[in-house]
Amino acid sequence: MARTDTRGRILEAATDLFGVRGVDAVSLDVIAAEVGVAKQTLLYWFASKDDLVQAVLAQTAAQLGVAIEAAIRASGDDPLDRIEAVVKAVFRPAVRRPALLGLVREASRLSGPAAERLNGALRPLVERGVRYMEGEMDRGLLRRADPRLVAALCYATVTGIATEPEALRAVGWQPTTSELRRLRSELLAFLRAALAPG
Amino acid sequence: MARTDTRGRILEAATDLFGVRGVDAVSLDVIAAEVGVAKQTLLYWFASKDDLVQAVLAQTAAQLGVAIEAAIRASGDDPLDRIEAVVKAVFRPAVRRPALLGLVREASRLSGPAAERLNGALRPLVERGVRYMEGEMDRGLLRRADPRLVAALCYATVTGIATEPEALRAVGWQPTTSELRRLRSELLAFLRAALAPG
DNA sequence: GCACCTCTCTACCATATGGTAGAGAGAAGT
DNA sequence: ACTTCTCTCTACCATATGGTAGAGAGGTGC
Repeated sequence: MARTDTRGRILEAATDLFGVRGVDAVSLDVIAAEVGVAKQTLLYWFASKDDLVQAVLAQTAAQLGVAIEAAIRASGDDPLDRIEAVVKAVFRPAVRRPALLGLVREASRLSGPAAERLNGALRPLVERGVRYMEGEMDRGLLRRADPRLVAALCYATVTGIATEPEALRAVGWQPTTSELRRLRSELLAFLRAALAPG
Repeated sequence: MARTDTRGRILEAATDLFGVRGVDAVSLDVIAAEVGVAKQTLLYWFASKDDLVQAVLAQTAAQLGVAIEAAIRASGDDPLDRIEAVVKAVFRPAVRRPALLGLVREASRLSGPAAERLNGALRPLVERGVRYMEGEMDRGLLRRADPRLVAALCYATVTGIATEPEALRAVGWQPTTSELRRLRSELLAFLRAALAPG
């Protein structure tokens, strides 16, 4: 890219701002000010705001996808372990960078090609997880349940909660990082209890 | 209020639009067009857009609060039954009117007094539920877990999923009403499995 | 030196938005 | 009949936003 990687810095700032405040609520001027360049520099690197949104979503989807794939490959055979590995893989970047999964939630609200790109990137991962869980349920290694519900549950929990401390104020709680970590293990225990066979 | 209840119609339309598209993405003009009045009629009934947002959130919080309280009073003594009753109570309006809980999610992202009002109204309900679950866990009638996690899980699931068919596209699924109903019973079974003692 | 390419800037535009000013219609009270 | 109050309207404004036009700075190849 560039010498000073302006494009990269714009992407980083936009990811944080979009994820935390929402795409609609963040103007190009705000992003430009955050990066420390003129607005037109943004429009040099990205043809339009929509273009920037697409790029941010694409990058986010790719990062999450890589993390999930790696977690799956590194995990053992036990389905509960594997599910745990995936949840952890999504939790880690979410805790370090709250905006990342806030974007996923944003994408589910947005319409048009930008959202399609993110969802299009994540959907195969989900589909794969669903088929995997179905198989393990058939083999009796997981309690029978709707795999999509499990996926949706993980998605909703991690996205809406672990991701975004703001959302937790709705239940009267402003968690610290260590509390988030505890929340993660609680969630995993919860999932294990719900999915353990027999 | 008025003869033709213009104020009420504005509130209804704003609730739907805010909940589905998000507060930022809906302009006063759009709401006015939806109701069939001039924008200034909105500003006659509500001093500002922020005022309208506050009114919508306050009404939504009140409705959900009433539904939850009623469900608690009507339920039996078994903690699992009671939790199920509350989830159903929140699910029912959510399915009939997807925007209602979309607003809750919106509120968690908004800042300022408007969001405070909604969250302020919902927080006591959540706190009460948390204390209740703690008590039942102490008595051994619920598996020990972080009650806030359970609350957050229900919140996230119902809010982010049952509420908004859009969000489900993220996991590649566009549910019908009957599928939502099935999803609800799946969620309840999941909760029971996770919370049943021993 | 000179053309060229990359990158960032200042200046400007069209549009949409939240909000104001004020007038007019119609019912109600006197 | 006259005022008053409620309610809705047309016309307008200030601001912010996404986006365009075009120039200038600084390096690179010839």
